[in-house]
Amino acid sequence: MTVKVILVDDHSVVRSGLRRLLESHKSLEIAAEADTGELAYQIYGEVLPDVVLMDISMPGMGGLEAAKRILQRYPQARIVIFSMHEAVSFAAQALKAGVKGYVTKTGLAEDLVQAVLDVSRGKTFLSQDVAQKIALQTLIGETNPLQQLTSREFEVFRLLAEGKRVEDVAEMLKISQKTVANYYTLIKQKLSVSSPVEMVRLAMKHGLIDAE
Amino acid sequence: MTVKVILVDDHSVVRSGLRRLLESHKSLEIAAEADTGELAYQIYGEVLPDVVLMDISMPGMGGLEAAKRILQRYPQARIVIFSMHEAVSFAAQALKAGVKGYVTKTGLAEDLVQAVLDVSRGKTFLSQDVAQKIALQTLIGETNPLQQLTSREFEVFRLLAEGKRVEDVAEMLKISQKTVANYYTLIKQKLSVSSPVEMVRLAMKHGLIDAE
DNA sequence: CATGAATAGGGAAAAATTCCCGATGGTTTT
DNA sequence: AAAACCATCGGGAATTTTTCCCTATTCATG
Repeated sequence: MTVKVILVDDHSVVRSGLRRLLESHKSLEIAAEADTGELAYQIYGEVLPDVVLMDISMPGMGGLEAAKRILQRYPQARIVIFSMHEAVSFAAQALKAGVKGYVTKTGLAEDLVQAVLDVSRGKTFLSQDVAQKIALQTLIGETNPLQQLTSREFEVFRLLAEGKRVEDVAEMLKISQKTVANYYTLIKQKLSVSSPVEMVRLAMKHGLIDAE
Repeated sequence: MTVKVILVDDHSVVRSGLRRLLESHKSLEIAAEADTGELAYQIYGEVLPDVVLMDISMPGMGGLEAAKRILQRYPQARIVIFSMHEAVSFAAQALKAGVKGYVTKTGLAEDLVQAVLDVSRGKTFLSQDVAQKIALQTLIGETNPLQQLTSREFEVFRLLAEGKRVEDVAEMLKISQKTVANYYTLIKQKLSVSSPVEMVRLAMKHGLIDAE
């Protein structure tokens, strides 16, 4: 009984590497590849895989957006996101979206295989490093205010914290500047920061951005 | 031939410690202490010390401000600033103001004595850690854009980067919001950043603020 | 003493932010 | 299934911030 997997990443080199890695395990079969979220969504219906393994950051519709689309049409879909972000918030957003696995690229290669296997059996998989951070945060009783943000708010927040102007964000997200401005105000309220400066520092504290 | 020193720090405990440290060296004599920049300025005229050893961060007139006042009236004054900031920019500002020595608190205790002795003999003293950073920056050819800022601009920049609002800065510096706003625009130009976000990241990169 | 740099701020226009509100489309609850 | 909710999206208008341009004062320096 093999597990059918769809591989989604915009870099073909990465896809090859992943394919090799996963196929080294006999019960895994790469049924299809896709280089965009849009394509992944299309072929999902044709292939009906057991698991989708998808990069979080891709041009156009990102991994999370694509995951949400798929889950909307196929609520039972099992999706594993892999990501370069070790930040807790990204994992939180992904799981909130209904994704079943979150693996960081800095983790072990075996983790990826394990994640796909676990998820194919209905389990949930979370990378060791992220799990540890969350566990520690929880134990200390520290709350992550970023988790109050909705998916869209988080997206806007991240872009603004990266230094994008309201105008740019509006364009990237294809929504009006007005909407972004309104989100901005709302986000600042939710995070109880009063200036862009505090916002950046918060983002930095939670590992969303670096000082370079 | 002893060296007369004025000790300036707002914490009396720190003053005691410094006094003990410096007096362990027989050629140093603490002629007076002051807990504010204002007071330091006043007693400078009465005591006419060989060296002023002054903390950079004090309520009211900070160490740099006080140093500038003293140097204005007594251009031959020899002042050593000690500071918790290892950031290059602080040292740069201090030396630009005419201070003869800059010692970080993280350095060795002996450095402080050495600094006072060196400066008393007309030499200039710069803490090892800061000197090293500057040297490395210079060798790499990296320029520190913060050095383009004037003293006042730097002050405004630092406060804004810390998260203070324009209004707060105006109040703290006892100048109008209008002036701060104008400085703000000017600073962004000089540093060629276009948003508060970039400003914070620059400040963090240069160690003026931490991510907490 | 002229010159230039640093500091301080006014006035007016432009841009960003806030606040309030309405609309739509999913989900969840009852 | 209807009702209630929430996320998303944006318009309008008031307010605040930011920008740009100019002027004045002080001080150090050639």
